[in-house]
Amino acid sequence: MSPPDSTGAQESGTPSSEQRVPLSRERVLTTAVAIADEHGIEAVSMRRLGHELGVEAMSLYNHVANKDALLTGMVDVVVEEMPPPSEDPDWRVALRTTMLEARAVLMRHQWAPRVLSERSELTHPILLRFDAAVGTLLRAGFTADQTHHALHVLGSRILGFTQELFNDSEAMSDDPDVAALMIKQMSAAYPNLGAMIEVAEHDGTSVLGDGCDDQYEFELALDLILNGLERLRRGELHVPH
Amino acid sequence: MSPPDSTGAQESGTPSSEQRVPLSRERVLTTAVAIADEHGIEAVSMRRLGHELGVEAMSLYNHVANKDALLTGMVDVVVEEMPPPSEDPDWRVALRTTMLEARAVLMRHQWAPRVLSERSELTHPILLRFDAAVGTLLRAGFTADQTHHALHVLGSRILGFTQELFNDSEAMSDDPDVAALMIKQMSAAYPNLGAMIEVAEHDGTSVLGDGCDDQYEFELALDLILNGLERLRRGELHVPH
DNA sequence: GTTGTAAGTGTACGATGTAAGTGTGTCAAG
DNA sequence: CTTGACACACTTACATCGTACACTTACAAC
Repeated sequence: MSPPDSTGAQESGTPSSEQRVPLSRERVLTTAVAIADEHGIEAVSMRRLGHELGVEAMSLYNHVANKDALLTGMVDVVVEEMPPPSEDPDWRVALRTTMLEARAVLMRHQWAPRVLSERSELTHPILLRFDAAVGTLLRAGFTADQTHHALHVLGSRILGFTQELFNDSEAMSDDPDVAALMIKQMSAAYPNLGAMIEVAEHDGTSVLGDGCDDQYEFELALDLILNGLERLRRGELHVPH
Repeated sequence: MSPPDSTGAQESGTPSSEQRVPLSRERVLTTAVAIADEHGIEAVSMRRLGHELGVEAMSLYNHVANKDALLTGMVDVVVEEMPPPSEDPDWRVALRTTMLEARAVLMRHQWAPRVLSERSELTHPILLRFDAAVGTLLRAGFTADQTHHALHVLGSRILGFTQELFNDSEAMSDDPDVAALMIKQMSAAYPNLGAMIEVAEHDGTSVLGDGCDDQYEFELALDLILNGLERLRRGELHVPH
């Protein structure tokens, strides 16, 4: 009936030929990523994505098998945004910089870690990065077995993230009085946590909310693990039991 | 119209008084856990849960605010199933056994880690376990700051899990010929991963699928981290940069 | 009795993913 | 130019989900 009016993203000059920008898998994926970046992953529905592209929801299925494929495709877009793995001769430096660079990319797509860890499909771009990490370890003298263990210890850090157990920490109020009260209540119910937080608050290095420097924590944990792996490689790792 | 027939879980002898087992928050949560254990978390819908309890879906809302509250309640049920944290004088032993015991419980509720890491509400039973871990660390001589770092490094291990990045690994075929072919293809595309897997397969310590001993990996990673924390406590942790 | 409250029911709505069928535009072969 | 085919967008329709809202029922207190 009505001609396909204002498709939003384009404004071709010729209204009759109405040269619409054709859909494509890439265009679908990148605008899906854009929606997720701006409005969160739960805002990515087939209908909304279609609307954003000036198209009906069902048209998307010509370029993406289903919603699951859409999500894994979105993750791939993000992973391929990461710089190629470092080839620094020092294996620790190589892994460290690779993971920090990956992390920097994930900071721009905060939904990605969640989606990634929910489905964990071993797509090509992901396997490429694992392969690079394994190569770094093997070249550094890790045995195949040790390398395998290293993958487990590093876990999701290989792709640049650790999903924090309490992420959206608007827990601590901005109002210092309210904050003080919260700490007091916390200390009553959980004395040890309370003690830890009190000291941290006193030092200005808040434990809760934005006061917690996630970047520093990521790096510290990474270094601790890399050091541990070095000791594993040297056969120095002795365990309690 | 029809009398509330066979409510499944009960068989009261008196059909007229029909003394139905009353719903309760606890009954709702535990049967929700049972459904998730048996049929996966995605099988837990309000309608199905109601059906399982011999009740309409909407009745559940008298005992649970909404589905989100249901899920966090389910997690709490699981967490409270865990034995109380160890009080071993050796802080490493204490944390180790606590986390391994927590892990043992999670093995019975494989959906729990996913749900837990998706919402990460700091409920009372969860905070209790964090408080215990913090107490162990502080008593062991960690500063408040170091304790805070330790929480980040340990991450979800404190509650007994690390979400594996590739969990449902039916990746490797049972057929040895098919497996060999897969390894060959893998090696072509990802030489380093291929090399690692070939050696592991040769040793019988398969890297893929059930051949990978998750329990051992969990313990090794845990020990590596606990050792690293001990060095952090002693001020021995020196980092590359 | 009356009345208040807690708990279960029934219906309905909006949102979701997607199966299935219907155009329709582009382009190569005749 | 016509024609056929094929890729791609549209339309309709359905099942399933969480849950708002209005209602009935059971029972205890007065």
